[in-house]
Amino acid sequence: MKSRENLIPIYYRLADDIKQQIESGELKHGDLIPTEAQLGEKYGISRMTVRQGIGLLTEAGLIETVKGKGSFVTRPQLNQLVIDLKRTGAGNVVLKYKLLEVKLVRDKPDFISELGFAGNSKVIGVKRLVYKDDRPAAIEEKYLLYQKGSPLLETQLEYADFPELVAKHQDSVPVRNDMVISVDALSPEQAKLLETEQDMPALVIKQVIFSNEDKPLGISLMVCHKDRFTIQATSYPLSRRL
Amino acid sequence: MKSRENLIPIYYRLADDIKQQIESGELKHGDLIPTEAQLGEKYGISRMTVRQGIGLLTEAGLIETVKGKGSFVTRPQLNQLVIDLKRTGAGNVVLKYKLLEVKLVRDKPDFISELGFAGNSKVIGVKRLVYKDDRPAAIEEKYLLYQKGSPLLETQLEYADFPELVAKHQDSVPVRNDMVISVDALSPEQAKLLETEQDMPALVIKQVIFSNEDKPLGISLMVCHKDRFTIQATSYPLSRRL
DNA sequence: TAGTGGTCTAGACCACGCC
DNA sequence: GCGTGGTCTAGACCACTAC
Repeated sequence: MKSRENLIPIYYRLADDIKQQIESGELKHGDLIPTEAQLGEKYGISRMTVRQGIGLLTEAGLIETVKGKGSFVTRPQLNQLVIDLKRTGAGNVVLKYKLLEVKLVRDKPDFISELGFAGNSKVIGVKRLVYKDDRPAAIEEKYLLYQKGSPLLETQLEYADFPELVAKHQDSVPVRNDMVISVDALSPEQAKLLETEQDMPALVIKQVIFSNEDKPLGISLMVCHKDRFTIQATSYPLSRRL
Repeated sequence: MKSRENLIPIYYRLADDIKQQIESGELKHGDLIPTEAQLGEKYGISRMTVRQGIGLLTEAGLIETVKGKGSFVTRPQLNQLVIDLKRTGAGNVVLKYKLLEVKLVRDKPDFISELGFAGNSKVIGVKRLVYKDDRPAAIEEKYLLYQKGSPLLETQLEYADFPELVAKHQDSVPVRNDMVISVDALSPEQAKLLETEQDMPALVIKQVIFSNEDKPLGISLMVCHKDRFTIQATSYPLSRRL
C-alpha cells in the first residue's frame, strides 16, 4: 500500500515516528522497538520497506539491531563529536596567507622522522603565516613527500585546506586524517611572528594524513593565537539525514 | 544468483571492490561509477542488492548519488574528524575524582546565563578535580538544571562522562552535544589545584548538552593540565563499516 | 524519449537467539 | 521449534536528467 498523499517516502515517516518516540522519552535506552513484521503491519508496508526505515535509525545511531533478537534503543551517543575543519577558527571570515619559508628538509625533526616517511624520501617543508582580519592568527608548518613535477608553490597558495592540498599534490590517495590537539606556550620566535608576547598559551593542532596503505603522506602543524582560533565540534553534524 | 561460497554478503563485496578502485586511484573524484543495472549485470545480482552496496559507499562518504544522473566519486572528505571523548585524554588509564564543591548557583556567571537556562530555574554547580596516574590533570565544573528527586551526588561519583550523567539526571532526553575547544592561562587558584605554576597554558573544553527542544540541559567546563590531556580525532572512526 | 536512480512489493531462504 | 533479523529476487511504477 503506497501513500501517495505524502511527498516524503513512507520509510522515512516510519523512521521519524520512532525517532520522535525516542527523543520524547517514550522509548528509553534498552527498549525494543516493534519487530519488522509488526511495523510492516502497522504501516501497511512490506518488510523491505520497513527495513529501509530501520536502516535510517541505525545510521543515525538511535538504535542497534541484533540478529535473532530485535532492534534496541541505544543510549544517547553524545561522546562522538564531529569537527568540521572548514568552519573551525575561520567561520565565514576569509583567511589570508603569507609564505615564510620553503625548504627541502634534511635533518628531520623528531616529530617527522618518527612518523615513518620512507627513510631516504625527500620531504618538502613549508611555513606560512595565517592572517585573520589582517592580524596574524596562526603559524602553519606543512611537510609533504616530495613529488616530481608537482607544482608545490602554486598549489600552496591555492589551497587553504591541508587535506585538499595533499590530495592535489600526491599521486597516492589520502584516506585518513588523524589529529591531535594540545597546548603549549609560544617560543620567542613564534610570539614575534604572531605579534604577541612570549610564553602566551597557544593551541597546537597537528594533523597527519595517511594513504590507503597507511603510510603518512603529509604532516601539518598549526600553532594558533589563543584569542583568534577556537575549535568547534558537535555530536549532531549536518550530514545526518534524520 | 547467490554465491554461497563466500561468507560475506555479495553487496558488501561489491562495495569493497568499488572502494578499492577509489582508494587505489583507479576511480578519481568526479568519476561516475557504473550504473545500478550494469553492476547488477556484472555481479549477477538483482538491482535491490546492488543498491544495498551503493548504500554502504554512500554512508562511508565515498560516493554521492544524483537522481537521474548516477553515482559520483566524492573528493576525500578528510575535513570531518570525529573526537571520541571516551578515549580522549584518558586512554586506557583509569581516572579518579575528588569532589571539591557542590552548590546551588544563584548569581550565575555570564557563560551560564547567556546559554538560556530558563530564568528562574535552579542550577546545580559541581566542581571536581580529575586525577590521572594519581596526579591532578583537570578541573571540571558542571552545571545542571536542578531536578527534584534526582540523587545528584551519587550519580556524580558514578559517571565520569558528562553526557551520560546528564542523561541519567534529567527527565528530558539529551540529543545534542556542542563543544568548543580553546586555550587559556591558569589562574593562581587553578594552578594551585593542578599543582603547577600560575599562567601555565591550559586546554579549555566547554560542552553544552541540548534537549530535543534545543534547550540547554547541562554545561561542562574542563580546564586541563597541558601535559596530561590531549584531544585526539580521526576522519576514519571505527564505526565505519567499510 | 531513453536512461538513470528512488520507492515499494510479496515473496524466498538463511543464521541466530531463545525456550 | 519458533520468532527474529540478514540476504536476495524479479519484478513494478515513479521522478529526474539529458538529448
